[in-house]
Order: sequence, then structure tokens, then C-alpha cells
Amino acid sequence: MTPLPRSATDEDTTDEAGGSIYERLRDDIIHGRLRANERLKVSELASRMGTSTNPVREALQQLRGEGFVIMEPNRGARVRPIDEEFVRDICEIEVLIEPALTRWFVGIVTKADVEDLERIQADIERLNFTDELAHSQLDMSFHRLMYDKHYNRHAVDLWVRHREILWAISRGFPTSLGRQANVLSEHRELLDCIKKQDAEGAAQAIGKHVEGSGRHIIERMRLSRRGH
Amino acid sequence: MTPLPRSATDEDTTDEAGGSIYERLRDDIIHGRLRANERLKVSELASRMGTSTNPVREALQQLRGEGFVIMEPNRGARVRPIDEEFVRDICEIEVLIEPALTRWFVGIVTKADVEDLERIQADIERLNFTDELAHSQLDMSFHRLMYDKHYNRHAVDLWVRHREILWAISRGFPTSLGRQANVLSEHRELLDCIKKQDAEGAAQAIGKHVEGSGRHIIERMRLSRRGH
DNA sequence: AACTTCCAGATCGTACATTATTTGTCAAGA
DNA sequence: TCTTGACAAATAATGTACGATCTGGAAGTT
Repeated sequence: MTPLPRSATDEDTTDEAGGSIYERLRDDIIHGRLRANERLKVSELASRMGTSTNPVREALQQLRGEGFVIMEPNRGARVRPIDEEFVRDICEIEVLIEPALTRWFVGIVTKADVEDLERIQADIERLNFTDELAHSQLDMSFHRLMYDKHYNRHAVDLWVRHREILWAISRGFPTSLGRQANVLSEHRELLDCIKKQDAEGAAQAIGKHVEGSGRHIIERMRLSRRGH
Repeated sequence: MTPLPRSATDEDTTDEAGGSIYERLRDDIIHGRLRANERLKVSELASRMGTSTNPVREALQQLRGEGFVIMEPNRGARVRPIDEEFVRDICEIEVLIEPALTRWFVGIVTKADVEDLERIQADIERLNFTDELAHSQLDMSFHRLMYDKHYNRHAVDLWVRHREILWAISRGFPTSLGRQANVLSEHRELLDCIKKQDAEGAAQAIGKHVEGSGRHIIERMRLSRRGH
């Protein structure tokens, strides 16, 4: 339907290859440039992407496996809705998983780890949300440092996937000042608990952190939907 | 490498279409008929399945999205190892998720729900593990009855996926008598807590249930690996 | 022995054929 | 006249075939 509903923040895309077809489609879905339940016709996408149909079909199959598109036999693919419910759902899952990962981390944390975390946290506070991309990378490495050593790779992968989705959604949304302050204080509280070897407190802190983050994203989504 | 490593319990497969290509591949991976890290060559699979390469490629892409195969550009697909670690990982995730789902269920359970659950539980006890397939279907509907009404579809989907994987792995493995008794008593304990409106107790009961189930599957996997 | 060249084999992309579904048309009946 | 049903054409998904491109290893040269 909509001819070329790409956002204003298009860096490279002449008209063909941006990243891989998979990445472009996934990005378009997560950002809502492809509307919920919109039909995805392979030939249409192929001509838009400037390739033949086969790469598109394979990208769609991969996205189907990840749950971003829904396919019915002989009836093609549709966009799975990425709405506030969706965000709430994956945040609720993270509220369950991340405290468990964190609790375990407190048990194996080393002095060097704490120093690394404090260094990253200092960078975050110094940056103070002036650069969205840089902040998100620092925040990612802060949490990644805790989870990367975990033995449960499946849980960590799940976290990474959810995290990527949430970040893709919230990209472009501004972070409210209140949320900024909360992020910093929650990180500091988490760090304190880790240093005190208080696993339970750390788990609670990260739980609050995830919940607050989810609430903020949903709030922003609501506002932007109204603002449309 | 291995020409046709299909199990003895092959019902239909003449030599071509069993279910879809996707299902056959997925099943072969989960059951270990395709060994860990084994290379998956599209043309080889295509001739084995009796189709051209394209359907195989798409099935592989879908499996990649679900995490069952790993693909590197220009270097093809490999089987992701489905080992004891993998089972432990997804069970640990379920130990986090299922209690949360159950806790919520206790809050909205109706008289009719309890009666349904008791009916299913009675069927399970009457069957007493004489028919593996029938038992697993009853067990599935027991838990599904609790989770199907949950608002967090994403969490429930995750549960279903994990459940399918675990069931596919444990299919063919015998259930030890000790585990059989535990399954029954854990279900009864869960039912009691639900009837008493004891959400916390129910959550703990389901946690024990999942953990015990995971332990049992891993034990069986170890034995079968030795037995080879 | 190390480096280069070349070739077999596999992946990736394009084009086309087949099959299923949707859409549009037209005529018969209420 | 409006609805309804059957039938035909268009549209899109699914499957097949083939060429282009990349990788890995073997043979050959220095």
C-alpha cells in the first residue's frame, strides 16, 4: 500500500542495499514503518529492495522463525503487530530473567569486574544523555558485562534479542528527564548492592530498573501514537 | 555424511514427504539424528527430501530464526547442538516464567477451571503412564488450561516453544517410576494450592515441577548417551 | 617447506514454471 | 434493482532450473 514509508533518519539508502534485506525488513517492522498486520508481498518487496524474490523469501522465513512475521500456507506473510502490549510482554519476561542473571553475577563478581562497571557508570554519568547512541552503547556494555559470563547462554541470548527490540523501538524517542535521573540512580543502587555482595538487593534493583525502562518506553509509544 | 540416520519409530516416511521439510529437519535436529555442528548442505538435503533446493533453504532460514541452526554467509548452515546444557538452560528459564504465569492464574481461576483441572488430573491418574502420547497430551492440556488465559501471549508462546522442544527430546525416553510418582504428587499439590487460593504455594509447586522434569530429562539424556 | 594457481563443490542470486488464491464479471433469481 | 452464485482472469505464493560467486583444498612451482 504505502509506497515508501521510510523515516527521515535515512543515512545511506540510495534506493537499494542498506544493510541486509533481513535487517531492513526487521527494522521497518520494529519501527512501525510497516504497519501491523500489513501484508508483505515478496515481489513487491523484491522490487523495492532491488533484488529478486529469493532473498526476500528467505529473509521472511527467518523473520517468521523469530516471530516478527506471521505466515499462512499459500497466503503469504503479514507483519506481526509491535504494540504496547508486545513491549509490556517482553519487559515482564525480562523482569523475571534479569534478576536471576544478576543474582548469579553477584556470586562470581571480581574486583576487576566492579572496577569495570564503575568505569562504565562514570562514563555514562559524564555523558549525561547528550548522545543517544553513545549512551545506549555504554548502557549495553554495562549490562552485558554482567551477563556475558553467565553459563545460561540461552537466557542471555533471549535477553540480547529482547534488548535489541526494545532499543530499536525506543530509538528516536527522547528520554524524559525523570527517567534519566532514575536510570542513573538505579545503576548506582545496583552497583552498591554488588559491592556489598547483596545478591537479593541487586536482583530487586535490576527488577525495578527493567520495569521502569519498560514503563517509560510504553509511555513514549502512547505519546507518539497520539501525536500522530 | 550419515546417509539416512532416521530412528526406528518411523511411521509414514516412504522416502520423501513426511511432514513439511521444516518439521522433518527440526525433528531430526532435536532428536539428535543430525549430530551437533553437523553441516547442512542444501543440495544434499534437497535430494534426500525429494524436492529442489529452494524449500530447503527457506526451511533452514526459519530454523535459523528459531535458533536451531547457525548460518555463516557463504559458508552454509550447521546444526546447533541440542545437549544437556541446552535443556538445562531452557528449563531454568521456565523455572522463572511458569511460576509467574501460575501465580497470576490463581488470581483469576474460576470454579469451572478447577473442575476442569481435576477432571484432567483424574484422567492422568487413571491412565497412569500406560500410553506415553496420551499422557503427554493430557499433561499439556492441564498446563495449557492454566496458561491459555494469560494476557502475556509472548510469555505463553515462549512456554509452548520450550515445551515442544522438551517433549520432542524426551519422546522415546521412558519415564522412571520415581518421576511418575513425583509428577502425580506435584500436580496434586499444585491443585491443592490453587483451590486454597494460595498463589505463592502454587508458584513454588510449579517451580519444583519444572525443575524435577528438567532434571529427569537430563538424566535420561545422559543415560542414553552412555548407552550408545 | 611456503606460496601461488586452479578446480571441485557449495552457497547465493536470477529467471521461469506451476499452483493456489483472490478479484472481477456476468448472468440468473428474488 | 439488488443480491448471489459460478466462472474466468489476474495476482501472488510455491517449486524448479540454472548461472554467478565464493570457499577450501589439492596440485604445482620456486
